[in-house]
Amino acid sequence: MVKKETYSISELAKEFDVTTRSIRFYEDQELLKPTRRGQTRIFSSKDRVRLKLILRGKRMGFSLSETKELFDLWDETLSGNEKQLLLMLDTLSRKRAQLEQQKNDIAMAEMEMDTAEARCREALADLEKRKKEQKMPANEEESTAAEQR
Amino acid sequence: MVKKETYSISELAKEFDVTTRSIRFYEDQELLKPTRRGQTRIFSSKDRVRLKLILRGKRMGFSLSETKELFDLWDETLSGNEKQLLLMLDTLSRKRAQLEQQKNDIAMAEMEMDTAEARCREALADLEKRKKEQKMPANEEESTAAEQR
DNA sequence: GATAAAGTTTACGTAAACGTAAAGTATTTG
DNA sequence: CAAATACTTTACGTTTACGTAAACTTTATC
Repeated sequence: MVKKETYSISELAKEFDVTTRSIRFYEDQELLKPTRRGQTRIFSSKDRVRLKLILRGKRMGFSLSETKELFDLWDETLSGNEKQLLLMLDTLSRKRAQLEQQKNDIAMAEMEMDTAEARCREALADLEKRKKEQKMPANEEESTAAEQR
Repeated sequence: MVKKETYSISELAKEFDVTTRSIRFYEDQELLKPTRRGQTRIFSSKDRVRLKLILRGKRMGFSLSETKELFDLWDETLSGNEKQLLLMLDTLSRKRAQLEQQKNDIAMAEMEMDTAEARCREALADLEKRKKEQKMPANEEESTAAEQR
């Protein structure tokens, strides 16, 4: 028994936690091309893969038309036309540059989140210290210091 | 002379390659809070930093309201309220998880682009070989092999 | 054989993030 | 001082990516 060949719309919806509306919309935009049994959609494992790619693309900030463009380009490379192959290579290298930019952005964001977190923890530690001073005041003078800030 | 304190809307627009419309929209959504000289906006270097963060957020797939939420949270931590500090820390850790997901997504995408590129290059190499065989056919038999695929 | 469950089409609605005039004010420059 | 330049507000338009409801058909279940 192989991996399973076909899927219903609700199976895919459940597996990837999207609405059937979204899946139908992706078909409408020609990102998915299910066959039909009667009027019911039947999704292939290729469709399943593409749905996964669509959702990953979204998480990376790609629009549906960007993703569709990649799908179409890839399909055309399978026809083995030289021009298409070169176009695909060019597109790939542009996408790579985009991913590099994103990796930079993420790295910067992580650094800034590090310093932000550190400051938060410092501020919290300060608050704890004040609490203790409140509970066990060694010196009576300036017990209202916190309010003076 | 320090870094420069204030900026006009068009200065920022030019520097970050966005329209003035976008900048005004960000102010409308309360992500930027320029002061005014008369009715003209005057942006501080803090605004400049925030604009940079907004744009980076966009490249990372963040919505404006997500970014605004972070700005607001950060501002509130400066008031030193314990509850706000804890909320900020929690939010930061959720964002970190999100960035981890994105890094995974990017890594997967890069791998797939690697194999896609390899296949393209193979296909191109094949085409080159056929061209040479066409030009200098060592054996006459089966010269129409390419057409038979 | 009724009814629920899962599927369908059609179509209007909506939030986000601006684009694009239109019409006016303020400032700079020849 | 006239014309160009930069800025403003108001407001309707547009694209993307679906949400939501209505009305209907097909298949499974009791």
